[in-house]
Amino acid sequence: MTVVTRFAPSPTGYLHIGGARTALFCWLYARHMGGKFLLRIEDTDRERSTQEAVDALLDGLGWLGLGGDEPPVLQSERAGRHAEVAYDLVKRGAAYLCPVTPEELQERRDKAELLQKKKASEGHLSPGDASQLAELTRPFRSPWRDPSKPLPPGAPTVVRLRMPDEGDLTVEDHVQGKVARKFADLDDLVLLRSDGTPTYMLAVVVDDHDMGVTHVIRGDDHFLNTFRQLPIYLGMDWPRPSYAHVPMIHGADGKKLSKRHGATAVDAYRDELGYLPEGLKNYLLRLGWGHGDDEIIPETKAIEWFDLDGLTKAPAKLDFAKLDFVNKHYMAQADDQMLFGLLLKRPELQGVAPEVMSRIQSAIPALKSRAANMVELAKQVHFLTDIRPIQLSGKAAALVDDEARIRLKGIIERLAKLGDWAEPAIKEELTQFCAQNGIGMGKIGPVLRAVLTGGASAPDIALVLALLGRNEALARLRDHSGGAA
RNA sequence: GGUCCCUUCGUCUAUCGGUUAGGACGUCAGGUUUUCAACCUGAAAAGAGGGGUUCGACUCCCCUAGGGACUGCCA
Repeated sequence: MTVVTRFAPSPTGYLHIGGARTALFCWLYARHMGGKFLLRIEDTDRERSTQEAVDALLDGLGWLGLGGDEPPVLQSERAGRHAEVAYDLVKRGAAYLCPVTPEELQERRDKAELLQKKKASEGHLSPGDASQLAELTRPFRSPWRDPSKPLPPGAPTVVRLRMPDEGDLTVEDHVQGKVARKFADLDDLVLLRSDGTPTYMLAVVVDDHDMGVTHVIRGDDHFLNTFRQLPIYLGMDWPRPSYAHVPMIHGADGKKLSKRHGATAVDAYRDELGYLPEGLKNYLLRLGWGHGDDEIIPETKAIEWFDLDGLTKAPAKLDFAKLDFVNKHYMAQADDQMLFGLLLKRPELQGVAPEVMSRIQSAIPALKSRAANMVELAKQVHFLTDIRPIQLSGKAAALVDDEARIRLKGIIERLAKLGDWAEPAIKEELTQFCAQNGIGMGKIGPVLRAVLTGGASAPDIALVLALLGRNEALARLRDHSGGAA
């Protein structure tokens, strides 16, 4: 049997980081099993679904390399099929037509809430109220589930699922384990609204079935929904998929991840925070899934190793320090041209002169391995965009001394010609130079590197100083010199 | 309120009845180094609490506490 997984987000404006992880798991599992990964946009809520929202979703997925193996299915376009199944369910006796209005239901809920508040404030309830509360909070059963009860003529009706009267349902979830629930605890939920459109519960099941989905991997906020959806499979006599409900991602305080914890949208990780897709994916993979002691897991290994049983049951918290660590590996390995392309798009670097940008380009190989993300890289590279001459202090100031500068420039120029800083004569000279100027020999390293990676183009003493500026002395001085540096 | 789920170092995790409870990030202390980065060594750091079951529990059961999800003609 070919494994078919799917990622089915509702278009709310952006791809949520938790959704991205779910999509990653689905994608990996499909790849691992040699199956298919499909996409479905759950846009049955027309109010919230816009084309922009759909595009944002697809854009985020595309960036992560998690495209579907087939064009995405738009749930809204399948409304006819959903209705067809709903009525089929009615015909089979697994569902029924019901004229109870949302207002009546809301009234019921309000009344229950009122009694609950009363109970909370007074500590107890009169026997009458207590039994009414019990009645009100019992799972909803419409009077019209009795087929002999005539429908009021002309009244709009919904199609309601008929929960079996007794018995229970057991789900063998790959993550949650074996969990049972009684039918009696579940509402007779609406499948088809009075306007003929499907609800989420119906649509997912029908679409999953029609798309041939074999493994439903989704957030565990849907876990209880499984028990609402399974009766539909039962009613239609369809084979049930197997399930894996992965825990949600929480913020650092253990609460549900929200805006105040930092970024929730994947495009923020890309644009504002400057992470690489490979880095984010690797990090997300390790969040809620483990493979022994492995931390840096390239995609090929991830596909080879990923399995549903390795998933954790407990929710995980986002840790940006570790994300940085993981992303750094991928930064160091990244293609220079690609990084330069990303750099060109950074808001920090807009309006920089082309000649400066080309200098930046040549410095990338020297800088990329020390940046955890694009924001850091842009920041480091920012020294190259500063207005010269640079004001220095402390050790670095020694380099500004005219004599020293000229001498270093001479060394660098010879070095650029030789192309090898291991040249004993040069090394000797540098050692001397550093000793005389009270700079650590090591501080010359990046200078040389920059010169060499910059090719044979005329070494710019300012570039050198700027790179030296990476060191604390210059960093400090940047603050003191009021940005002139 | 009801139903269901979760709880190992600060964080991500390993352990699947017997381990000095392991690794990684972060932190701290050293080392190496042509600064930084990388790398190496070391240190501090955990089984929520209480009961059981067992020769033996982080592992199994129960209770408590804390957290989460669901409880819509939202998805």
